[in-house]
Amino acid sequence: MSSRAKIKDIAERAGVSPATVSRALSDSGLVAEPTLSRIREAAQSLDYRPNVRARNLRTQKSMAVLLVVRDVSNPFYLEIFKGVEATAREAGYSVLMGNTENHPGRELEYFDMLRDGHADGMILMNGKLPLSQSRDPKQLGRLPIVVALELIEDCVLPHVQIDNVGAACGAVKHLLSLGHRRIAHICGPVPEVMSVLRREGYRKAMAAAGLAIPEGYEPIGDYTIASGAALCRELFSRADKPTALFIGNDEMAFGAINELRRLGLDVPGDVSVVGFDDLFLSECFYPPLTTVSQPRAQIGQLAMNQLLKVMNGDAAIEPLVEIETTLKIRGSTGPAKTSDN
Amino acid sequence: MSSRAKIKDIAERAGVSPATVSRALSDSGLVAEPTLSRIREAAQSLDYRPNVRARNLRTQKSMAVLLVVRDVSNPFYLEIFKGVEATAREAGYSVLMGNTENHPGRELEYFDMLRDGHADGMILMNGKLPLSQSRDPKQLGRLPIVVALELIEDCVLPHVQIDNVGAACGAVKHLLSLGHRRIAHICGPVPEVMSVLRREGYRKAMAAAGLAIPEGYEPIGDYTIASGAALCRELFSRADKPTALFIGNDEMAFGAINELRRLGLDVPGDVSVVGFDDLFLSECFYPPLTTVSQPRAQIGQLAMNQLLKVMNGDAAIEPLVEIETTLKIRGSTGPAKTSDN
DNA sequence: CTGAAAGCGCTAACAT
DNA sequence: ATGTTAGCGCTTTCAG
Repeated sequence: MSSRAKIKDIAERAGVSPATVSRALSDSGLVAEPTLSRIREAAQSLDYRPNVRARNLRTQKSMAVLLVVRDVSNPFYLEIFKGVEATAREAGYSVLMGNTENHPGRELEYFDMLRDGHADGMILMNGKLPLSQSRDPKQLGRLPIVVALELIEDCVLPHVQIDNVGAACGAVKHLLSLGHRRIAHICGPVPEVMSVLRREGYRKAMAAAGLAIPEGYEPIGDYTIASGAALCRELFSRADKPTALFIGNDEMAFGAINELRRLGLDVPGDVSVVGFDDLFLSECFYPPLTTVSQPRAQIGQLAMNQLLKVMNGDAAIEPLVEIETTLKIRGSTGPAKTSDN
Repeated sequence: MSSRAKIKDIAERAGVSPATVSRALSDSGLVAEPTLSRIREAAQSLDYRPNVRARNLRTQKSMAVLLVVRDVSNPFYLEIFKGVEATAREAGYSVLMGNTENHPGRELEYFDMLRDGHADGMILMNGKLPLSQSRDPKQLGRLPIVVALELIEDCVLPHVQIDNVGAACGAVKHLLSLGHRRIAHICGPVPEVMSVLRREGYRKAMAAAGLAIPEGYEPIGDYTIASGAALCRELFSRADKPTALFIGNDEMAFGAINELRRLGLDVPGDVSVVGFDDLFLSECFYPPLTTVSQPRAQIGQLAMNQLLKVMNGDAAIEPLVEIETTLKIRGSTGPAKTSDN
């Protein structure tokens, strides 16, 4: 096993200068035919592969992007990973996983990785800027960063988002249209923007229907199965039990439905439940969960596309790409019992 | 905004040579005190950060590892990502996502990335070597690669695995101990090693109990929910319906259970079901799925640890790290009806 | 169309 | 303990 061939070796073998080899191999179209194929052959026979590290230094690029999420093990990100990865690959970029676990230190660390040249751009899905950057979010200006999934307020960076308010509102309207009036909302952690927006949608739909929201009808959970179950139990220990639940994400909805089963309540016979996100398993859950579906692969793809534009210094970048959601109506929602109306 | 400070700038400001700065900043312990803090101050005030690309070229390292899986969007990998990422970070490495989608071209591509210096090491979770490498799998010798999760046969690379045969055997024994005799197995794609091993465990347990496996009792699926449902329906259209199912993974088990529900059969009243993998949602599925649980985060962690050893040129590397699984007995299995015995 | 030469920013011998 | 020097392997002016 000879040690790796460098550009110089292949230059010698082809009887040209290193510069020409570089040009030939980069398909610059600046090398004439007899030379060109001679170089290609030489490269082939030496099993040449360019040294990425040298190239990176010279070109001041890394051909990598950083994908920063709160928690890599959240199933929600799966298809997003795929969308990002596919689009990145196609453009010659590789994807670095960034996992913040909500630690401010980590968040900063990934910003530093960007500065340090580990990556050429970054997709932020954790909904936060590091504190040191947050002081003046407007100053972030032309950093090669795209914010996706989770909105960062007062931030000039390009965003790729769904309309959380609208989607939530639509979900609740579905319940209303089934005749439900006592609709409670299990909310995600506040003041995280996403949770607040979804709650806003809920409130909007209730207001539009002329319904007041009883005290305690908007308990706050943490997006986990356990918290969905616990908050559901509380809601159903009230005198004015809800007949329907709009829940901030699917995990909490799973917890809630299981809890209802434990309480001897039938879904959707006694209680209707709508979730948000349409996880991988929501469809095969029992009963199949009615939920807001986000085209996650597409979110990843669009975010990466935006980032490519930013990295290319494209002039015209939409500050906000908004992605359509759809309400998947499945088995966990049904008409309100007439006695409840 | 000045352009980035380099080591030279800080050398000038501190009145020393670049080499000294490099030494000081790398905590080599070779720089004396007055100088040291002078340099640190200078670095601080210039907001200096080392240029990773230059360092990488010089040191011939990338401080990145490649994590190669068949399909990033498979929920099974989630916690593995987390385990790998955490261990890598701790050691100063970042993690590149590799997604093969079972394309031979892609598999090769990631090998090339390794050669090209994109990464210093690779964790292979796709159960395959690229064809060009496979010709002589023994020759892979000391490439910085660890195989995890999926076994590659006749391959000298270090492996991190669970005992698929033993775990499957244990799962089936659980069913046997509940009094089941007509136990069918929905198998994953053959001849993929993992599927074959799990089937082997099934056969072993059946043989140990002195039970013959009827023709058609081992249908072959593809690890998807849909195939689990379809194969389940076929099994229950037979005259000698099974009373229990051991299924190659949780997804197919979900499909099967839903299908049983459609057929009006109760789980576990009429049919017991055991899955394999213990996905995120298996516990909150209805009924909660009895399944073989793999400590996935630990698999990721151990695989990354092995890789660190390999990359450090450690002499003593166990060729096989085997990880314990546990059978989580939950609500989808119960005693066989006496009439069925 | 091709060659010569410089240099990306850092680290590691080697010398003092 | 610090400085000097060289060079990692590539790309890209600038000349010709």
